[in-house]
Amino acid sequence: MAPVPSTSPSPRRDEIVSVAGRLLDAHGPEAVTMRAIATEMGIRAPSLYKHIADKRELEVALIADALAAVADVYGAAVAGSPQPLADLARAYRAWAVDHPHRYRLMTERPLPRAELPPGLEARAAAPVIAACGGDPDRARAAWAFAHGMVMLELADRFPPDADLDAAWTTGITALAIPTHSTPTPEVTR
Amino acid sequence: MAPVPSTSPSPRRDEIVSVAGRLLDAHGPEAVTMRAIATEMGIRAPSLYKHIADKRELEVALIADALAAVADVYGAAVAGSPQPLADLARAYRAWAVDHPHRYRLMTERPLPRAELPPGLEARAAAPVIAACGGDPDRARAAWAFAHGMVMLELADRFPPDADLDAAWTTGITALAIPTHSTPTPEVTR
DNA sequence: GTCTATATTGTGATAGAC
DNA sequence: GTCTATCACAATATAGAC
Repeated sequence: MAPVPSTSPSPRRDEIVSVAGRLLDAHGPEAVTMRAIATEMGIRAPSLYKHIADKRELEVALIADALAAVADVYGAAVAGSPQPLADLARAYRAWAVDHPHRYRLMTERPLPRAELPPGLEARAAAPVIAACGGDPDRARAAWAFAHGMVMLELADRFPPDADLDAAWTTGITALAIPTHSTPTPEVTR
Repeated sequence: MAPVPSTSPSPRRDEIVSVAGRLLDAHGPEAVTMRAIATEMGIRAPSLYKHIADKRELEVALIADALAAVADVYGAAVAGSPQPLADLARAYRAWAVDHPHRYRLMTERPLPRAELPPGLEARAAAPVIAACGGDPDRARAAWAFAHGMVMLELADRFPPDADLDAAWTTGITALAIPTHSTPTPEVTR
């Protein structure tokens, strides 16, 4: 019985994934071709297939890498913070703007859950849930807000004069857990 | 001086755009090829270029159509509603889920503003701003929340057991303008 | 306004020699 | 583990005849 997922690790395979990741970050998904990866490594494209089954396996590896990276970033952002949601939002936006192509790869399509290391998705989600006081519905709403802000910013869909910092603050303030110093207001009831 | 944007209308051009729209809705963007459009019309691909300059012009037309459609849908949703943001959210989600490929086409890339009918973008945005009491920052936050919810749902990125209705309600309740019956609480200050 | 023929470019992937 | 040679596709778009 194999350990974690199906693919066996190898230094050359890791190099392929890492080169693909650099190409993705630098020039976007259309630049990540088997030819380009091989050229970057100083070999020919067909040689890649001795180390990796196909392009899909490569994408799964890139998604897993990205998920692990953001899990660390999000975790560090909320750790010991007195305003975890606001700090998480800042970290979330910063990572996405820094790695737009990786962020899209990770969020635009269904997760290949069966091929990811067990627990990885939960590890990335945990800081969001924690920042929302353990309420999963609020956590999903906050995630959606952040995802929407990031995607619209990356797609350059906001009007040129929009104050994105203000929109972030408005959204995060509204979605944050009400503090105990002010009583929770009942809305329309 | 030409009227609105550059492209002159013609029945055949309209037919091309409409066929392309049907292909997009039915089978996604990769199905919208010049060959497929032509085949659907019973002609050959090169003939299309007698009526439309290139594929980009086709995409701009599809984006304009989609924007006009949602402007009407959003406007109808808020008209006379006592809870405009909640009703708008329902309409927003329903249209996106009904037209996932068109929704993505319209939101995933920068708007070709120079080639769109003047005022169209503002017409689509107006109901959102109205539902947020005229506050543009709140409107952008609400838009981002809805966009994030929709995109994550379309991408099948929420965990299988997630209660999306509950997340929508949580987000919209938090983002709605506080009613005058309960005083606005000051958060952390 | 439509056709045929074709240019051009690009992709992932396999066979089989070394 | 790398190579050369090549397959099998599919895309947008143009030239020029009719």
